[in-house]
Amino acid sequence: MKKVRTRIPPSPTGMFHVGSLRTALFDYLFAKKTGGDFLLRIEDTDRERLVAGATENIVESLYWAHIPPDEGVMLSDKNEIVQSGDVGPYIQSERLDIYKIYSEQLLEQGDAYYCFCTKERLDDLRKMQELNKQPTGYDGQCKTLSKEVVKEKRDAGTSHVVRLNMPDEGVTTWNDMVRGEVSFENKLIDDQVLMKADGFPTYHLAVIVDDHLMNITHIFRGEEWLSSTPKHIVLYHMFGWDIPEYAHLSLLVNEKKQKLSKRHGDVSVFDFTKKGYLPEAMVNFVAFLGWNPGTDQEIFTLEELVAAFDFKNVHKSPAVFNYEKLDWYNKEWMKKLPVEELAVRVKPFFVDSGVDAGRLEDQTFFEGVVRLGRERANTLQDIVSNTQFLFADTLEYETELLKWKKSDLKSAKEKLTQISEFLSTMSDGEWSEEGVEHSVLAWIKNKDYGVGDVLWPTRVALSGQQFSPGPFEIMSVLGKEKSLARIGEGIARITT
RNA sequence: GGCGCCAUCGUCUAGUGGUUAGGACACCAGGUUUUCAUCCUGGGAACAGGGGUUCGAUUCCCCUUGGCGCUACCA
Repeated sequence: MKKVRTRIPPSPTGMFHVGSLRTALFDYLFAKKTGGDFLLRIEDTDRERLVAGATENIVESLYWAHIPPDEGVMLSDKNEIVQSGDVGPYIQSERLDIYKIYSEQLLEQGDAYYCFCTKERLDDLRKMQELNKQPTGYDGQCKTLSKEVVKEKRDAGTSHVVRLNMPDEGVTTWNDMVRGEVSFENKLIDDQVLMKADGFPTYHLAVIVDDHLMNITHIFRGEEWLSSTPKHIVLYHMFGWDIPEYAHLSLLVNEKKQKLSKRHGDVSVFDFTKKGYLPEAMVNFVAFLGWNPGTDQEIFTLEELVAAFDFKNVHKSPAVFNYEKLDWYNKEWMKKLPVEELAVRVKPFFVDSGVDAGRLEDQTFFEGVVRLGRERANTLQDIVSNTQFLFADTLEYETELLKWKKSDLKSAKEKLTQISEFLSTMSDGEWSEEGVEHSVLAWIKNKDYGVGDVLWPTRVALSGQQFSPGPFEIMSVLGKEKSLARIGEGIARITT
């Protein structure tokens, strides 16, 4: 049995896509489950669409998700991009001479031919075909060029490409790991360009040469590649190479059921990291798009996913990328993480928010903030925004907010004054959430006050907000001095 | 236009030749709670349509319909 080797081959044309993340995850899970390798290869053959920084973004996204490659393009100890492995280079633009060899082999075998057609002719051809409702595709004009003419044109330096000489009969069939038997008639398949005029290969040539040379055993990719697969299989036959296993994963689509793309909102992994989604949640969510464990368990760690993953539970219909469910996963993961850990994750978001950095160093205070913030948050960013009041020097709110239901401000002032006096008698040692709660509740009972009559104005004075964590939680995080100061401010606001 | 893929609640999905078609998210109602959130309880919500095969199809087959993908010297 050959060692399993999977790969994710992104193109550095933009930020790493969530659809690619899912494919990479499946590659990773399958490789880990079978004791194989997972590689990252950068497919930068499209020189016009290259985006600076995209390769870095791809690599960082994979590491962020905790699914780093075992081989290929990786991050060094110093966080620099490096290539590691015996069958590199793993960046296609560094493999040009390799593709040339194989392109020439095909040419010699008669499995490929030079094409000198201009872009204009090809455009016109396609337009005519569309106009006449004919199937589009290359008409094979250059296929019949004599050796002499070809030599003449090449010697003259005429711009040219190399095209695949697709057999015009027969059927190409393969057994897809998720779709079962799929077949296409060869005569319907275009003579795809293999080498472009700029000397770079197209995806179709590069991908099969590299997958073969890098001993890739399993190819997982999006369903959009399904109709290209026969070309690839034909190429494998022409070279006489073993054909890898294919699994064409269902597409990730938007609410309109269209393929997720940059035009329709946030689709890069980076978009989600900067909003404050946890990698655990992202991976958990994305794993469940097109796969299920066959049980009712919903929350999975990466390790659990590796153990549970099986292609028999991967299904073929497209999956809508549902942001609400992602939020739920994120919330669950924020609850699941220890507070100390969550504090570490969320800290950069607080730093960016511009709060007093000194206060973030007070570990007890900061973890208290995080504990309160995560109760009402879907993302790390939400934790920051709903705990701003804990950092504020002065609270801004409508004085009317201090009024509890049908009660009045006069009552609020009275209760605040009394609770303030009561709280000042408490020692620092008693000042914990449970301690304050226990004492205050007993005091309220003893005074025979309505719980809401006291607690509502107290909470508002402490938070300045209509909705917030409870007063005891806030007091324990704020400490005695600050809490009393805020209650004092609340009292001072009421002048009636 | 051609070729291909897909089809269970709004969404992610489980499931079977005979089930009250299950779970989760979201939604609604009730309860707990000073508020919100959490938590608990309950509720509505699906087998696209038509033919077969069969004693019986949501399940197997065919067709239709619908959705999507590909149809570049992009991946």
